Amino acid sequence: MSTHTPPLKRESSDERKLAIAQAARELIIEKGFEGLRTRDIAERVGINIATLHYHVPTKNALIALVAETIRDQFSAQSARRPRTGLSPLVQLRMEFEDQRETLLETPDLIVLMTELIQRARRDAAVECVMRPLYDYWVGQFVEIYAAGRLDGTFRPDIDPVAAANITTGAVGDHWRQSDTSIALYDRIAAELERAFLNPVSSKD
Amino acid sequence: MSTHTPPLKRESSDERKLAIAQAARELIIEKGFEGLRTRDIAERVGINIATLHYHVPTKNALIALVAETIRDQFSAQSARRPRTGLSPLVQLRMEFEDQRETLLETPDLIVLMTELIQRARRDAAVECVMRPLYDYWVGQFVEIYAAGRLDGTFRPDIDPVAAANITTGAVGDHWRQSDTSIALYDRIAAELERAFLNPVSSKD
DNA sequence: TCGGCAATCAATCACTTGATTGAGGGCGGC
DNA sequence: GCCGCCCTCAATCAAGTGATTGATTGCCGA
Repeated sequence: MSTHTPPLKRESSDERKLAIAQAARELIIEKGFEGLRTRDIAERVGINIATLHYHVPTKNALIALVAETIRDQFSAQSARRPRTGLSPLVQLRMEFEDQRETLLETPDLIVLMTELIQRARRDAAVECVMRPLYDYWVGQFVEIYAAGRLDGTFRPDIDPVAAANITTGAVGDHWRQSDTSIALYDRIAAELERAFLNPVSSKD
Repeated sequence: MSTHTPPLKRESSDERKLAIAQAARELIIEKGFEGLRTRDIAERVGINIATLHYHVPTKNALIALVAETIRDQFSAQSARRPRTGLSPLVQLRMEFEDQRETLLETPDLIVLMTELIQRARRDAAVECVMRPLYDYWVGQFVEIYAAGRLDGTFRPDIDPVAAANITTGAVGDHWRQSDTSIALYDRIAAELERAFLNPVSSKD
């Protein structure tokens, strides 16, 4: 299946772990945590179950590993976009554009995120990884809305924390829907912008 | 704890199925679908595994049964509030008040809903039950916002479908958070109202 | 009162599943 | 060459895990 070079062996430990995490991610997307089996992961990687356990001691550790890869991926993604100094409205639109891109290019990533957030409710190790990630995401919007209220871009009566939660909630919930259409996403993003803009401002 | 008389037997089939569904709901809330075991359900009801299988043929049928009890519960809840003829803003506030009540009185119900919606992604039987339920919920808000745009309560440039998805998304996402505080909910509801109200109207 | 049916259970099946064990295989260093 | 370490696997374990079987029990109508 996976490895087309049967005699090839001795993959470095880091590469193996990465391959294991990747296979686990795919299987979580396909079957959810309910259907996640260590054997299936090993098979997809093309290794023995014992080999998998050599690299990742337990199933819980494996799930934590998956959570970490997600965090790293989002951290890297976040670091790639320095947008300090930009106006709040431009920042908001850039956030929406980023989400849109993710929705189009890696919709599976979002399914995976959802599964992990759900899992976090009962798995402290996953909670520790996902909670800061989610809080950071909401925090981004809090800052944007707070700055935009100050400079008159957004409504003077806006509640930045509530607005940020509405924004991430709406976007996140749209992801969860099975029919995630980009058209609806665009309408939601546009409506969010109208919802928070200052009606008496000329900044838009 | 329906029957406190151990030697008593012969419970009607309907009552048994209800008890089984109730036990399943509790266990899903406690452990999620990953940790749901038919034996645990039987034990909680106080019956043998074979008896459980007598009433509910398979585990999947059991999960579908749980989904149906949720639907019935929400249908009954929805039927109990006839609010035709009320103004859009009053209707919106009543929706928020209903959600608030659920959040305070039966937060577990919301956890269960979330699990089922997640499950629906991979279980057609659950999807068939949950999808109409969710669509109906969103539809309620679409109607409210559309009516409110017409009579000038809400912004003339509001997109009722997008606004409805934002509303249900924000509320639903707030449910998903583990720290579901009523204070944050109130702020979100208040901000949603400000977000969609017509700034030049005097209807508020 | 007694046949028949609905409901129940102890015991068991066939299979799954996370994890372990012990025996190597390959490769770098000396 | 060969020692030692990192990596791999076949085989196996022990605890589940959904489902079935066949017998049993209480209730109701004839």
